[in-house]
Amino acid sequence: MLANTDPEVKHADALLAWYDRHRRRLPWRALPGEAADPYRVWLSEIMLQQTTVKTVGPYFEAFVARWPDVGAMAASDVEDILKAWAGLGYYSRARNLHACARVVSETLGGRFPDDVEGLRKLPGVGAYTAAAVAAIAFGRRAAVVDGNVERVVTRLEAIETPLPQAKPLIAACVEAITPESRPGDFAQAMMDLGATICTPKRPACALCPFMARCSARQAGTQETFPRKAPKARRPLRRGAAFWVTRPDGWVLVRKRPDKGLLGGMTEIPSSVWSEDFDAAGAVGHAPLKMKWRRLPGEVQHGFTHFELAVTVYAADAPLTAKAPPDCRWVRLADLDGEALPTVMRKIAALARGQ
DNA sequence: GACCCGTGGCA
DNA sequence: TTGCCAAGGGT
Repeated sequence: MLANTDPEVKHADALLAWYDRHRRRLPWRALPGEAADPYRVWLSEIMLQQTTVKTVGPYFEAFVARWPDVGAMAASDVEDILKAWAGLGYYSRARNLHACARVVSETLGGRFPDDVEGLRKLPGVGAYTAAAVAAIAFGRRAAVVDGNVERVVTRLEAIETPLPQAKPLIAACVEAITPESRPGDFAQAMMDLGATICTPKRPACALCPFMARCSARQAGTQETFPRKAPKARRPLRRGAAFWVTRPDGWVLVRKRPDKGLLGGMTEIPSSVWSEDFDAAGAVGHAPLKMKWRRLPGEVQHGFTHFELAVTVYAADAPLTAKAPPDCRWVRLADLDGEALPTVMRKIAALARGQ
């Protein structure tokens, strides 16, 4: 048998040998030699978008316990998906997850497409996820590029072009080193390497299978990659939330519009949030005309592109009070089970004196 | 390409 | 404390 001396193949061989010794054991990952379940691979990849392995763990376990296959998920209501997703963030992922399950179950016979082109058409599945599922679940040779891989490759090749302009070049580099054999393991190996060795700060280069051929390492500049354009500072927005309770202990909540920030989630009825919020006229944003009392303190919360400070107002409604449009009454004890995003849980905690 | 979209952990 | 970062996608 001829030895393959192609340098790209040597990258893959070195990495796969490292992976066979050091692979992480993760709840969604098949054991060596075991076939991956496309449903679990897809579900985990959606959850892992911009979200840490540690955070995803319990959510993944809860989801597969409740919805063991794509048919079960497709048969559920999107509201139940949102409730189970609450706290995980990026809520459009949850709505797309449900939409995708319906497409796969109802128009694709319950089977996920087995190639990148087909996967890419599904809601919530972009270039990364399509490639990851194709490679990991179906053994397709696909260039899987996430944030870990971007870091590994920009260091390996000392790519000076900043992100996101460097993305096409990085994809081409990954394409060149992805092997025909074990492409799914190769992709997971690249991500494990980025997560455990080729870390953003203080990478453990001495343990890296690429050390000898890493351009940035040879120059001693590995920590400076990837190059990135500086980020804009997040502005501070202000707003008000309105905590209305009845004598029997029920509280008023509202469903947010399906699109936009916290789309489709439940909220404690709130004002708009803006940089020039008029605190003096805050109660003008309330869902009901009430005698409001401003509660001491303030809820602080960080979103992707702004900081938020919310003032909370409370009022007592009569037992007979009607819920305004989009609003409904829920038992205080049932609030935890609602599709309440974290910022709304903070508001509820302040209102309840916790 | 630029902007929108959550949250928690870490230095 | 503040900023950075995490298995990105949609528009």
